[in-house]
Amino acid sequence: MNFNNELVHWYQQNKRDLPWRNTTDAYTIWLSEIILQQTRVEQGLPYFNRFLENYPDVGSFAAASEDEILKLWQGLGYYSRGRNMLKTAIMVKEVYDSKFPQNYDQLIKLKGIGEYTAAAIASFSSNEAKAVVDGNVYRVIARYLGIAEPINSTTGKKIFQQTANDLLNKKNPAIHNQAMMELGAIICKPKNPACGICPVRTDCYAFTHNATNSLPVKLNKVKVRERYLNYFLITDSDKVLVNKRNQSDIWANMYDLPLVETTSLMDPGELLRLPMVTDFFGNNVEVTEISPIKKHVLTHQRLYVRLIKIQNMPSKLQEQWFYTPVEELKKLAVPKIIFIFLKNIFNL
DNA sequence: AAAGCGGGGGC
DNA sequence: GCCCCAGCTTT
Repeated sequence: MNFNNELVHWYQQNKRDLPWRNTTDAYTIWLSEIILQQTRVEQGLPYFNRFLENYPDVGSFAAASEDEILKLWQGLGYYSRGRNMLKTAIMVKEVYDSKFPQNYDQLIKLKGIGEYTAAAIASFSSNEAKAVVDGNVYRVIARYLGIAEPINSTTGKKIFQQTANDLLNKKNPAIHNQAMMELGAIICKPKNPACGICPVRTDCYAFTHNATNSLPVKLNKVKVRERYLNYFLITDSDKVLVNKRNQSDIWANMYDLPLVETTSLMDPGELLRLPMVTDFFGNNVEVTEISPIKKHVLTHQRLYVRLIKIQNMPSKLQEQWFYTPVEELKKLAVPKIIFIFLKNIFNL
């Protein structure tokens, strides 16, 4: 038997039962694919169910506000996915009369849909012969064929995409694509791959050359930036002073609190004398409570976050600041680390 | 071509 | 602590 037959046979015997595999509806598949970008199935699954429940079709999605989408997305990360989905839903409603496109060339033009996602939606919804290349597929191909080209170089990406196209079973692209990814997820795992039960091990380069640990090759050294986020908790009777974040940083368009950022750890006394702080709150800041510093790790940043409760009211509000009742605070999309703080304070 | 963008889980 | 996860967009 050849690679394709072994692969698909294995898949049909061993696949997980995942909800987005029981449909050919392009909208539903789109929902699942965007949610699963850089996200584990177990983490994305509850979000998929919630989104499908709240927005059963692309028309209802297009009618939502960005605040609503971000709130539902809260905790999942990479929030531009949610913002781009709204743009795409509106586009589909207006340009395609709320019928979600099924072909690659139309899909690739939509916001938040790149090569992988376009190939996934096209093949799963209409069996179009486009090969998906995600993290799983990179791993399977690199190991099976012994390709040492870095998977994140420009030439590497081209080589792997071309190889995936060549390998694709044109008679049944949907199942083939699913099977490639499932093999990567269940058998050909990054660490401790289950080669002993792999259906294609006898022809696998990495298995026969004992090279699973060194494939695939990836050159990526992310440099991590350290940031110190000093948040100020300011209340006015039952209201809290909230900040809407801008476009150009993490957590774009989401909500947090008035913030003074420093590039190093400062003791509170020093912090409160910074011009930035005195400009906001005056020279005599009355502190009633300082939280311990919480460390929050992102892919490219290490955040050290604390909350300083003060009695002062700002002399003038920044444009992006506003007071909101605690009850309304619940409805705002808040980054995970901020949500933890707020939850403890207000029992959200 | 490189940088930026979350949060979680495995080891 | 490091790596990876059904990647894409912006610079």
